[in-house]
Amino acid sequence: MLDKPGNQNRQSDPSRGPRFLQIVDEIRDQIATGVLKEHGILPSERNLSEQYGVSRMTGRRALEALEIEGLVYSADRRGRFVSPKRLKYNVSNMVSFVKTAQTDDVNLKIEVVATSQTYADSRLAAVFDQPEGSAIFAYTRLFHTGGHPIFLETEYVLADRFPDFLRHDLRHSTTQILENNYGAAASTGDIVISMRGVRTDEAKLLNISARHTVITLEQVIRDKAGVPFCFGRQVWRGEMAEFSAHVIVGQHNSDMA
Amino acid sequence: MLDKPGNQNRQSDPSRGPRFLQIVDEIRDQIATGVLKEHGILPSERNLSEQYGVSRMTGRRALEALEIEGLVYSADRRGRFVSPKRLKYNVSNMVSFVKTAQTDDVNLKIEVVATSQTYADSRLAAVFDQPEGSAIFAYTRLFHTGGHPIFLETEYVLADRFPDFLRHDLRHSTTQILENNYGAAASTGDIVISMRGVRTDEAKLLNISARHTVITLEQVIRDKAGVPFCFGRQVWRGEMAEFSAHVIVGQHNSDMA
DNA sequence: TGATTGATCTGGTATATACCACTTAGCCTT
DNA sequence: AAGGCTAAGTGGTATATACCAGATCAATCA
Repeated sequence: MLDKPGNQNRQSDPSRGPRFLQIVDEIRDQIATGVLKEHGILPSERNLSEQYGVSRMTGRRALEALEIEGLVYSADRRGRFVSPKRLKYNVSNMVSFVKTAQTDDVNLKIEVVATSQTYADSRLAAVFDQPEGSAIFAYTRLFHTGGHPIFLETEYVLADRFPDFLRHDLRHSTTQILENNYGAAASTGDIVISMRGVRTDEAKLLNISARHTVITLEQVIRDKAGVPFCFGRQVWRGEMAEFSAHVIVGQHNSDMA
Repeated sequence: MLDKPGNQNRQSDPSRGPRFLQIVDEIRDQIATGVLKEHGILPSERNLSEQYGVSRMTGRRALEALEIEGLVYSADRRGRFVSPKRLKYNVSNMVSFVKTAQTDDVNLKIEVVATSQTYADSRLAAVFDQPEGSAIFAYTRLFHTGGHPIFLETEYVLADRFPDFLRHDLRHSTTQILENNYGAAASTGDIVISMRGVRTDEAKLLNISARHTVITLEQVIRDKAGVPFCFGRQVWRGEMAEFSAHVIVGQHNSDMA
C-alpha cells in the first residue's frame, strides 16, 4: 500500500513552495504588467514544460490554477488565453446595463438561443402568484462580447399580461421592451446568488469545460405595486461575474429557495 | 514533440465518456441518496483507485471534480468529506441572520480572529464620506458550524460615532450591537458580489487549499438618512455561499469598484 | 478555384511511479 | 495517567509516458 522507494525527481530549490505555483506567479505577473494581454495566447502545456524544465503535467497544473483563479480561459484544443476584464452587472440598474454595455468598449452582443411558450410549473406559479398552468413566455439568451461568452439568461414573463411578447427583438433590453410596450416598469426585485459546478449543456454554450464553476443569479422583478412580472435565471462564467445592488434592509421575500 | 507510441491503457468501455466522470457520477449518487452523509468520509485516493481499478491519479481527478462542484471538501492529509448543505445569507435581513443561525440546527459559531483600531485609507474614506485618516475600528471574524468554516468577515466602523465599540462581545450580531447601543439602525445597503481565487492567508483560516475559488461580498450599510456607518467584506467558501436580497431598481451607488 | 488530405499543433485523459509533509492511532515508555 | 515514538495512512507534488480527438493550416489534387 505504501509507495515504493525510488529516484529523486524534485528540481530546483523547493524553498519557495511548489514549483507549479512559482510558474503561476510568473505568468500572473506577465498578465498584470501587460506582457500578456486580454485574449492573448499563453504558452501551450508542452511549450511551458520545456520553458521551465518541468514535466507537462506540472506545466498543466500551473495553467489549470490560473484557470481556477479566473485569469485564464481554455478553448478546447486551441490553447489557453488571457481572460478579459470582468463585466459589472448592476442589478439595480438592469435597463441601462444592456444599453451602456452595448455602446461601451465592451460591445455586448446578445444571441437568442431559444424561445418558447409554456405553462407555469409549481415554481413559476409560486413566483408569479398565479395558478399552475398559466401561459408563460420563455426565452434563453447568450450574452457575449467578441465571441467570448459571458452569461446565459433564461427569462419568463406572463403571456396574458404581455401578449405577443416574443414578437419583439429580444436582442435588446427586455426590461426596456416591457416598459415601453406594456408600461411595466421595474421597481424592486428579489435576487438569489449562488455558486455551483457547471452543467454540460450550459458548459457547451458558455464555451467552458465541465470542470468549471459558475455563478447563478435568479431574480424576480416587481412593478411599483409589488406585483412580479418577470423572472430570470442567469448562469455566469465565474471569472466574468461581478454583481452590485442597492438593497433594502428589513424586508424579506425569502420564499425563493 | 510528438508523444511516442506505447501500450494500450484504456480500461472498460469509453462509450460513456471519461472514466473519472463515471466515478464522479456514482459518488454523486451516493451523496444524493444518503449513502454518504454530511461530513461523512469518502474513500481515499488510493482506496478509490483500487475499488474502481484505475490509477490513483484518475481517482484523484474524480475527487477533485467533486470538490470543484462543491459536493466534497478536502481536509489536508486527513481525507475528503461530504460538504454540509449551504448556509443561506439574506443580505436584507442581516440582524436576524446571526440570531436564527445560532439557534437553528445550523449552530453557527463566531470566532473573533483580530481586532484593531486604524485610520481610514482612501477607500474607506470614500465609503464613509469622511476625511482620510479618520479613526476606524476594524475586526475580523470567522463564521463556522461545528468546526467547519463557512466565511470570513472583516468589518469597519467609524470610531468617533461608535466609541468603545470593540469592548462589546463581537461573537454576536454586530448589527444588533450597533442598533441597541448606539441607535444606528440598518436601512439600506450597497453590495458587490464577486468570485475569485482564494488567497493563502484566507485559505488557511477557511481550511481550504489554495486552488479553491471563493465568493466575496462587500457591503456598505446605511441608516435611514442614507449615512453609511458600517462597511464589511466577506469571503465565503464557494460551495457554502448563497445570497438573497431585496433590491431597489433604479437607484445606483456604483462608486464601489 | 475549391475541396481534400495530411502533418502537426492543441488540450484531455490515463497509467505507473515516487517522495514529501502531515495526521492519526496505537503502543510503549516514564 | 501523561508524554513520546512509530507505523501506517492521507493528500500534495512531481516525473515520464502514451493515446485520443479536435483544431489549424499549408500542400496537394481535381
